[in-house]
Amino acid sequence: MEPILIKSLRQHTLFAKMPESHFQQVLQHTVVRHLKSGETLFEQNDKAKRFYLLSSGQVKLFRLSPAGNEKVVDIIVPGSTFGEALMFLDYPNYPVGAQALEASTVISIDSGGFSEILRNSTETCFAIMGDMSQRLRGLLHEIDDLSLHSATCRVAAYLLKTASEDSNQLELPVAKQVLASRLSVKPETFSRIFKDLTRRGIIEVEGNRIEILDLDALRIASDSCEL
Amino acid sequence: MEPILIKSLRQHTLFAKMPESHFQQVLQHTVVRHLKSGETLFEQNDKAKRFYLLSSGQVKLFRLSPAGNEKVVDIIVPGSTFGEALMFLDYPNYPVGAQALEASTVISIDSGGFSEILRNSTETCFAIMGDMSQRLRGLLHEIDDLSLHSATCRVAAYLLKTASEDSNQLELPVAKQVLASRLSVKPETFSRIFKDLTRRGIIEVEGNRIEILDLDALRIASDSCEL
DNA sequence: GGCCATACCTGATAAATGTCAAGGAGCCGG
DNA sequence: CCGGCTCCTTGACATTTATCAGGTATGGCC
Repeated sequence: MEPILIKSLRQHTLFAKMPESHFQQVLQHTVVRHLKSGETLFEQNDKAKRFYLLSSGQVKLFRLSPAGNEKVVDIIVPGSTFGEALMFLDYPNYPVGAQALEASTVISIDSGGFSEILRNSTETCFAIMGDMSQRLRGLLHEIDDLSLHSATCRVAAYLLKTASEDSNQLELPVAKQVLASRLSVKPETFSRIFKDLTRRGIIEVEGNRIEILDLDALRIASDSCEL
Repeated sequence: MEPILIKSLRQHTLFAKMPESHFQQVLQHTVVRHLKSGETLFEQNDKAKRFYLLSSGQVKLFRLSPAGNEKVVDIIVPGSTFGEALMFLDYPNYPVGAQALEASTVISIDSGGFSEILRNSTETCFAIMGDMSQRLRGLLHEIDDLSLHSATCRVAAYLLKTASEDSNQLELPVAKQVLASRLSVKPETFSRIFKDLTRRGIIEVEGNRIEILDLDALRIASDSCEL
């Protein structure tokens, strides 16, 4: 495995505080996989024997309804792990499918092997438990996004969250339809919300590039949830 | 602490496989609390220094929107723990409020103390991690309930899930408005859904007692999700 | 019994969102 | 340059759900 990949693995919360000897063991259970854009990493309900760290690129996690429609649950960015929480279930199956949105590189770790290492390291157990706690909190937040906010609020909140760094400009990291699904909105509605925010002079859209013209108004829009 | 409460604690997944010596340590960090109906156990954003096992009664967990409205996130039944996942965050605050829906008894465990015990027991770490995995799966399921199903579907799914044991009759465990909030539906809409299911001859409602007349039709109603 | 509070139901109406159908913009390969 | 693709947008319409405003039933309490 290339040194740069090893380094990115080592830097992740789950592995950062590990003694070197344990980390070397982890590496023995690790392989690298390169994905083309659109390639499937695993499907929903596949047996979950491995978990992943996204090194570069972009991966979507999604659930399929019986009717075959999909809802994007998460968009993974480089440096994040996914699938590690399944390690502790008796007969784990992936509750989501994973597909690359662009050419991507993932580090794939054998759950069973990793689990063995955990047995000798409460240190790492605590890292995992901290990781899972945050994930739980994230999902809880997701749930009240879905139940407390209207579609407009969700979009506004997303823009605020994504723009937070450079304050008034941002670039959508994925195609609008993917984002729409992520926010549980139909593409048509998504498009209309953008149009409406533009009409009200709150944002300006040009392709995937968005400028926030009225930050306060956007904040108000994101707060005005019903329920 | 009364023996019967100790026993109920011992039986829970988190403690069942623990060596007796560790369990005795846990008991030293444990107190019992009795709640009246309507009494608050903790509020959203309170510092989370303890976690709980509900021994008897009924407790609701809920989130408040800025506007002050509440959404019931979960209804705790006896034998379940809640709040334990926060133990591993750096500055934990409860992400939900907890209030007794009827007179209840909870066993309250000090997170810090329990965490110390964990440091010497990978066994128990694995129990916790398994527990958290299941919770994650539950929340994920919750999310697609919210994003895949219409209100009618959610109600139908709830009835199916709740009735599963004795097949065609069930009693709602809580007031209809609480259930409505749990299912992210307004009370009025909830009432109308019941009325509609009754009109179609699928169920029969008499107060909190519900009889399922047409199981197949109910299944169809719960499956016919949009998106 | 009469009063009050609470939970629940109902009706009329409005708002938000999804659906269906179609059209435009950009991009790629020939 | 053209055809064919995919992504996005738009319009007209249907549906779902929330909102507001009452109305009914039940149970506790004086």
